[in-house]
Amino acid sequence: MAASKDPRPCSIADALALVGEKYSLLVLREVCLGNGRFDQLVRNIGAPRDILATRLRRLVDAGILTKRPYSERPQRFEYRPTQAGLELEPVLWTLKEWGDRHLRADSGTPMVLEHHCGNEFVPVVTCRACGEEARHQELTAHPQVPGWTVGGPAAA
Amino acid sequence: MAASKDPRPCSIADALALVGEKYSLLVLREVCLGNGRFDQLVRNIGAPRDILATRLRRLVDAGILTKRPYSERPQRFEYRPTQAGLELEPVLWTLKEWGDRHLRADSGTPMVLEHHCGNEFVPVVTCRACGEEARHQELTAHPQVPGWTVGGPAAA
DNA sequence: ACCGGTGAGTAGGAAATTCGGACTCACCAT
DNA sequence: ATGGTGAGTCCGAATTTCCTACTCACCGGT
Repeated sequence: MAASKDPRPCSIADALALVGEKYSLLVLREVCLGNGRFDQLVRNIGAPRDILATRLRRLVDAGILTKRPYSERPQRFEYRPTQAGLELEPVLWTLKEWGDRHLRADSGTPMVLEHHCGNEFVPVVTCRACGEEARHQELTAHPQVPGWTVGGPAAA
Repeated sequence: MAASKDPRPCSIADALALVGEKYSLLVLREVCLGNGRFDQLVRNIGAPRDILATRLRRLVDAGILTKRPYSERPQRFEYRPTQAGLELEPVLWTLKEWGDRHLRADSGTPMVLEHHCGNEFVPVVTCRACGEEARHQELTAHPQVPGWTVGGPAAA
């Protein structure tokens, strides 16, 4: 039985418990960009080296990154995303989109992604079933766990 | 001129500076579900009350939430997402999807979202221009800021 | 008038994390 | 022998978080 003071069971919370610590998603960003070496990560992210080391251990343990040598003698390593790591990338794209629109409206984006269709890549989140772009007011939440409810719609 | 030890300029980092602290995205989750009252947030998120209070101040200052009275005498407040807050929801959906698939493969999702098309909502991130589902290997990153490069593709 | 309960926080001190810089260790190049 | 690089580790100081308790305003019942 869950102690009644436990927080809502939620996959978002679970995911954030793994990748929600400071720097973790930035590590994933760099690694997805192909910058997987320790010193590159330190420079590009701006994280303290010891914190970065613990984050990397955690992400490797979680199966989001792998650490592989790109040189024996001298031993040198590189971190790369696993399949699970690559599947987290959509989160980065949608965060980037939001940041570009809400925090960089003036200054312009510091990074353009190009899709292989030839256009600038702007992510849109759609419904797998019908293909439509998803909107808050067209979604209804159904908790599956007894005791947890949701309030009414929360439009602004 | 940027001191050369600054981290990579990046909208993802900017966004995470606002909403990347512990609990912030869970606050947004609850608020989007319509549970916007302080004590609901405490219970559903499991955050310490003082930390929650500072997160709420920050999110309101950032224009992601608004605080509005739902009762004068006694004064009672409710937090709701602004338009900017609602536009962050896709990040939550994609995180949920990842968590459901990678962390809840056995136990099942604790929350089903239903799209107004009648089906269970499973988010898919697509390219606005061509409508295709986005894949890592079909994207190319083009930094816009001199001095910042990316490595080669980083497939697993 | 008194009592208990609710909502929305504040206060305070202990515990845990983060930060920045220096340091290590192995190896290679000159 | 000296210097440089990559990948970390170590340490003490600074910052955050956590937990529990407390406040304050109001309401409802007796």
